[in-house]
Amino acid sequence: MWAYAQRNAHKDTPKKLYYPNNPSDITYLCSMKLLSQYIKEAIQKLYGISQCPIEIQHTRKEFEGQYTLLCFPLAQYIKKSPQEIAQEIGTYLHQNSPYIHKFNVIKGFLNLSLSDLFWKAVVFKTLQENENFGKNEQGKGKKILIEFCSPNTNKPLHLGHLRNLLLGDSMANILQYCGYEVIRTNLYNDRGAHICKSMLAWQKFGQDKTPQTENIKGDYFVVHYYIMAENILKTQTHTILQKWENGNFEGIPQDIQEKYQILTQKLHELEQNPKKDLKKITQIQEDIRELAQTQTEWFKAVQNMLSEWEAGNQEILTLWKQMNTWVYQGFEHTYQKLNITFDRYDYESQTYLLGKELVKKGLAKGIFYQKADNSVWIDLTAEKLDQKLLLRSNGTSVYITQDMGTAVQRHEELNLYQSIYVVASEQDYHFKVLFSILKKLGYEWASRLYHLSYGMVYLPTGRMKTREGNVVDIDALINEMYQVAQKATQDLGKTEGLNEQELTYLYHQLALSAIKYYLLKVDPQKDIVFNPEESIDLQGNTGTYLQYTYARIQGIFRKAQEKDLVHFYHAKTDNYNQLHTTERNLLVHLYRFEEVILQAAQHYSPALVANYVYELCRLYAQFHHEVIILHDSNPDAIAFRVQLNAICGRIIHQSLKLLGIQPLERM
RNA sequence: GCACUCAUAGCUCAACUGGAUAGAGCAACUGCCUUCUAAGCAGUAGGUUACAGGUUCGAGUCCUGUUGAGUGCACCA
Repeated sequence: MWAYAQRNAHKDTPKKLYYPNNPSDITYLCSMKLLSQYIKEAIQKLYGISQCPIEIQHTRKEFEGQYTLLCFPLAQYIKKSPQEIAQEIGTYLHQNSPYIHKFNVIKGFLNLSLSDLFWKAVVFKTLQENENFGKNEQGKGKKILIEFCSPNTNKPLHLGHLRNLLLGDSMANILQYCGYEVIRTNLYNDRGAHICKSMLAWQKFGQDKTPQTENIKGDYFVVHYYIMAENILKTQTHTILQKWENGNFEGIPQDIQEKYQILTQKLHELEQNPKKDLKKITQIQEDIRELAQTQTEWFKAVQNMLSEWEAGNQEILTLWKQMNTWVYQGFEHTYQKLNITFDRYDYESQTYLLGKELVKKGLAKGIFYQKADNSVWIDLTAEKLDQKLLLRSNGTSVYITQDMGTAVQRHEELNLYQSIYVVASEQDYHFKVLFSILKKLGYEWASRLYHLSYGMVYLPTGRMKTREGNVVDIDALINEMYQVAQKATQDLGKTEGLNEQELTYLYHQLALSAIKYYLLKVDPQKDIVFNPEESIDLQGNTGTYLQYTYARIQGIFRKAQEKDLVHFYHAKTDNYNQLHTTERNLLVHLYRFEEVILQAAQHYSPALVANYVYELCRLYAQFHHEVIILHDSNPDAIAFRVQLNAICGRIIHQSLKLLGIQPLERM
């Protein structure tokens, strides 16, 4: 099971617009919103219609042009066929703008080709001069808290956490790039029965041992005892079950016996049923096992320790702190390897009592209700959710109560604009309920809470379970990929000129890029089947390809610098006017960077950045293949290409950083 | 039983959120290294977008139903 989380309107005439005095005006021409302004004015001129929908999209690459106006929706406003309309608007724009030098009409699609003058004088210039192209200030003055990773402290981090960590880290980067002040927090689920299990096992078998004496990472050290505890529990449960099956209920309370009888009866019925509902049968079997488990010595000892912990038993608290510290040290090591950092850590042991006051408040307001046994509930059936317990009959809080408290506390203390929870999709329901409760309590920020839900990561053998040992943990995965990268590099004979330290860095970063890109390029919502042997490739659509492209770009850049081409030719790029197709394609795509960043932030999807940068690298590879950047009879061409090369490098660099990948200067 | 999510080439993923002839990579086959990194480029082949209806100028995308897979429905976290 995963670790749970705590888990402008323009008033100028069209003509003026096409000949802007201020260069910054022109840059907006590319923004489809502004292009739509011009088209609106064309329609106004041609047909005298001022209110109609303008739909523009990027032209698909199998057609000529860069922007496409969809004329189908216009047909009902202008009483003509979409083709006719496309033809007329195209002609008008062509005649009235030097930037639109060509157009073609296919069915109701008007494909506009902007002139090389536009791509050179406007786009290229913008990219060249604006070092921060792509950055925006959408989030200026707004503070966002993003909670991610959020593991239990009884076992090492595995693939599920990895996807979580990468999504959280990348999302935080993207939001920062959009001007938000981002606070990264990690909420440790540091209390509960699972921790007590490790503690008990250590007390019994490991008193004299520490991670240092055993020379292993702290989290591995602790999980060793956790598994030990689970095995004891399993054995004891098995013994009890056997007794029960033989009718021996010595020392078992009456109510447990009755429950057992009811369950076995149900199981019997299900097994007799010709339909054989396997899912239900396993469910009942699991219920029986859990029932037996509650009667084991070990389980009782765990429960006992848990209450001692809650009562503040010093000896236990000291041990608890010690165990957790070992785990944290292990985790930190893994974060470091991943190159991921947090701004703060929250601990469930410090938040689990929060939220009770809120429940009282809600009760007073009549938002919640109390049952006869004193437990407190909320009825969300009107929103197609169920009734949900908020406070137990003994007055203690449950998971959601503390999440309510934590949310309110954070927002009040930090004055947050928004909180984002990166938590697996199995908790979709929990967050729906949580957000709904907070809205009902009247917090204005509640409507901006966001659950960044992501699909599960499965192995080809199915779901990972720590208890069953079929887990791919992060450290092992990194090591494995490190070796793959090392072997590939050595086989290709690319180790020359690098010392051992540089090689270690190279292999490590290559391993990380492969892993990170592989997990981030997939839409967060979708499940991933992860095959350690086959899934991670070094060729094609991979992190390695991105690094390779970047390294080549930097190689050329260095060579250009050696030849002093960068500065020498800088002034001459203006003379280069006839663009190669691959050059134009690159400029078109480079210019979309800004838009992609906004989309990624809006949809909470680093995958959009990943797909963007892959496409950019592909276009660059074509460009690189078609022209020889540093050799041409026309020096102006070289000047331009050296600059274009540098711009590609910059945007790829930036994209990789947003994905949490460290770009490599050579490989 | 109820709720939510997913289903696209043999495999892993796209498709700018309703637009054109559904695109990439891997695997297979074929070409390209005496000028910048071949971890690359170009090409061939591969599809009734799970199935059936519906909405409209237009559906992989929206609605309904069917099938299949996953997840959730605890006084656990």
